Amino acid sequence: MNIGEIARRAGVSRSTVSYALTGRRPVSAETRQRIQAVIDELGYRPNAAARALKEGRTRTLGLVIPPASARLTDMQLGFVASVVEAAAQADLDVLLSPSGGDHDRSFERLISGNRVDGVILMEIRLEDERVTRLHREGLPFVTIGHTAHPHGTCWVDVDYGTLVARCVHHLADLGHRGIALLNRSTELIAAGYGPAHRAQAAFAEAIHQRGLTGVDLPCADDPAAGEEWFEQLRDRHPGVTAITTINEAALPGLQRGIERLDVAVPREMSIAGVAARHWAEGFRPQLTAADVPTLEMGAHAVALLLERIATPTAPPRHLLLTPPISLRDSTGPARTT
Amino acid sequence: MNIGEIARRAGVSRSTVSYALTGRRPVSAETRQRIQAVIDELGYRPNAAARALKEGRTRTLGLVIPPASARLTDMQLGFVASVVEAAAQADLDVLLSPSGGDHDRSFERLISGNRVDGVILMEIRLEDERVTRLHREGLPFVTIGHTAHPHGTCWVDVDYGTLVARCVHHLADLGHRGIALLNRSTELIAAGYGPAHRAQAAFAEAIHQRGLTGVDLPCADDPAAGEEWFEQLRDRHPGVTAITTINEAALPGLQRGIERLDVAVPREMSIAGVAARHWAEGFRPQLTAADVPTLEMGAHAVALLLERIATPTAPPRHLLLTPPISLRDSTGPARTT
DNA sequence: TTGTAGGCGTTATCAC
DNA sequence: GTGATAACGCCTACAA
Repeated sequence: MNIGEIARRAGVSRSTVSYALTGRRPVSAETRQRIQAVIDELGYRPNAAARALKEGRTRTLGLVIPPASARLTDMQLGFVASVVEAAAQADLDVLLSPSGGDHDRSFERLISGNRVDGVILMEIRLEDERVTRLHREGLPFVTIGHTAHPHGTCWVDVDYGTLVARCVHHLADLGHRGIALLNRSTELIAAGYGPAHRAQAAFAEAIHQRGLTGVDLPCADDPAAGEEWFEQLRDRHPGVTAITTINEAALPGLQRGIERLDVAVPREMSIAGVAARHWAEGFRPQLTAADVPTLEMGAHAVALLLERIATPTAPPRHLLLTPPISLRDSTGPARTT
Repeated sequence: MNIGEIARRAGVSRSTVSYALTGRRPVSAETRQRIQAVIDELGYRPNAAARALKEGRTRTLGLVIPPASARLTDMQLGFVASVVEAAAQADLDVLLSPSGGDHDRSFERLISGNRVDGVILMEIRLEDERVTRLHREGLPFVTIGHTAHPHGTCWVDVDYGTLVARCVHHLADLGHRGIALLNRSTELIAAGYGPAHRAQAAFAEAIHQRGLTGVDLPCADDPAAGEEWFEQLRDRHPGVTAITTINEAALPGLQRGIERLDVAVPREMSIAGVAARHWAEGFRPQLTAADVPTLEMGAHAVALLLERIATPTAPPRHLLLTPPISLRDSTGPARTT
C-alpha cells in the first residue's frame, strides 16, 4: 500500500494525498474527507524509509546500552525506560545498541548508516572512544554521565562527588569517625568509570576535611559481592561505624551481610548513599539516600538531544543534578562507647 | 557521503561500488581495492533508509515491551537483553515500543509504517488485541508467551502449568499437606495474563490429585507486596507448610517476611517455584526452582522470527520449554508435629 | 484548490 | 568486468 494507490482510489494526485496528510497546504474539505476515507479503509501509513530518505531524518533516536552480558542495574533500567518513554511522547522511536567498545558492529551500524537522528549514550567512561567517534561522525548526541572533558559535549549527570561528600558530612555530624565507601567494582574503576572516580575523590576530600578515617573499598555490582564486602569490612576495619554507598546493585547483599552478622542499623552501623528511590525504600531499615531521579534524567536527556538535533551549532548544555538526600531510617548517632 | 561520491572518487560507476560492497556480482580485484580504499578513507556506509526503500526490508526487528510505567521484572529484562543480543548477532537492529494496549501510537508506528521486518511481543494476554492487529497487518511476529488460541501463531513460552504441578508434587512427596500458590497480581490475572491462569489451573489440578489443601493467593509484583503476602498467609492459613511461587518480583519481600517472622526455611516452611536463576540463587536459602532460561528464550524468539520472515507461509512453530527444577536448599520434609 | 515532475541514495536490470 | 538507468515511496517546488 502506497500513496499512489490511495491517490488513485480517491481520484486525486499523489501530492494532494501527501498534503492532506501533512496539512502543509490547504486541501478542500471534501477531497480531504474522501482521501481520509480511503486511508481509513485501507489502513495506510506512509512508508518510514521513503519518508526518511526524502526528509533526511529518521524520527528515530539511538540508545546505546551496556552489552547484554553485563546485567543492567535498576538505575540503568530506569534510564532506558525513561528515555523510551520520553521519546515515545515526542513520537520518536528508539533503536537499541548493546555495545561496550568503539568497534562494535551494532554501534557502527547505528551511527554511520544514518539510521538515527541522534544518540543517547549510557555508562560513559572518563575517556570514552564512543564519544570521540560520535564527534567525528558529526552526529548529535547526549550522554548520561560525563567524560573527563565535559565542556565539549551535552550531558546529564548526577553529582556523585557532592552527594558522597554530603553523606560523609552527614555521618560526621552524627559523630562517626570511621567511614567506609562502598564503591563500584574494581574493573569499572580501572576502566575509568566517572562516578566511581568522582566519588572516590570527593570521599577522600571530605574525610580529610573532617579529620576522619576513611576506608575506600570497591565491590562488584552484585548481591553476593555486597555480602562479602560487608564481612570483610567488619573483619578488617572494626573501627568503621558508618558506610557511604554508591553501589546500588550490592545493596541486597549488604542487607544480607548485616542480617547474617546481626548488626543493628543504625545503632551499630549507619548507612547513607546514592540509590534509586525504589531501592532505598526496599532496604531494611529504609535507606537514607540521595534518590537518583532516573525518570527525570531520561526525559532531560531526550530534551537536550532534540535541542541539539534542531540546532547542532548551539553551545552544548549540561545538567548536573544534585538530588536532595532523603533522611530515612538507616543513619543515627555513633555509639559513644 | 553517498555512493555516488565514492564512485566519483574511485573513478567507477555507482553500480560497481554497490556490487563491490554486496559482492552480488564479480568485481576485479584491482577496482575493488581502489573502491575499498576510498570507502575506508571517507568512512562511508550505505544509507539505511535508501537501502530499506529499495530492498523492501529494514533489517530491523520491533520489540514490544511493557509500558515504562510498569517496572520491568528481572525476567522481562532478561528477555529484552537476550533478544537484543541475538538480533545484534544477526546484524539486525531492534526498535523498542513500550506499549500495553492496541491503540498505542508507538505500537502503531512500529507495525504500520514498514519500520520493521518483524515483531517480538512480550507479556502476552490470553486474549491479546495486539496479536489480532499484527495478524491483520500481515507482519511476521513471534510472541514470548502464548494466547488462548495458540495454534495460529509462533511463540516461545515456559510451561508454567507443568512446572507448578511439578512443584506441588515435589512438595507433596515431601509430606506437605497444605500448600500455597504465590501467584502474580490480581490485575494481571483479571487482564487475562496467561502464565497466572495456567499456573492457577495446574495448581488446583495437582492439589486435587494429591488430595491436599491448596491456597491460591495473588500478590502484586513488588517486594512490599511479597512481605505482606507472607504475613497474611501465616496469619490466615497456619496449616500451610509449603509455598509454590511464580512471582519473581515478590521474592525479596517474601524473604524479608520470612526473616521478620523468624520462620526457618525449609524446616518450618518449604518453598519451590519458578524464577530466573539469578533470583533463585540470590534467595536465602537458595531457592529450589525451575530456572527460566531467558537467554535461550530470547535467542529462540529471534530465530523463529527470522524463519517466519524468510517463509511467512510456513506453518507457525512453537517452543514450550519445561526447564528442570533445580533442587537447592529451600525445600525439605514437612515437620511431623 | 489541485496536478506535474524531480530527486532523496540504493539496488538491479539491461546493455556493452 | 563495467556503466547507464529505472525503479522503491515520499515530499515539495513549480505550474496551472
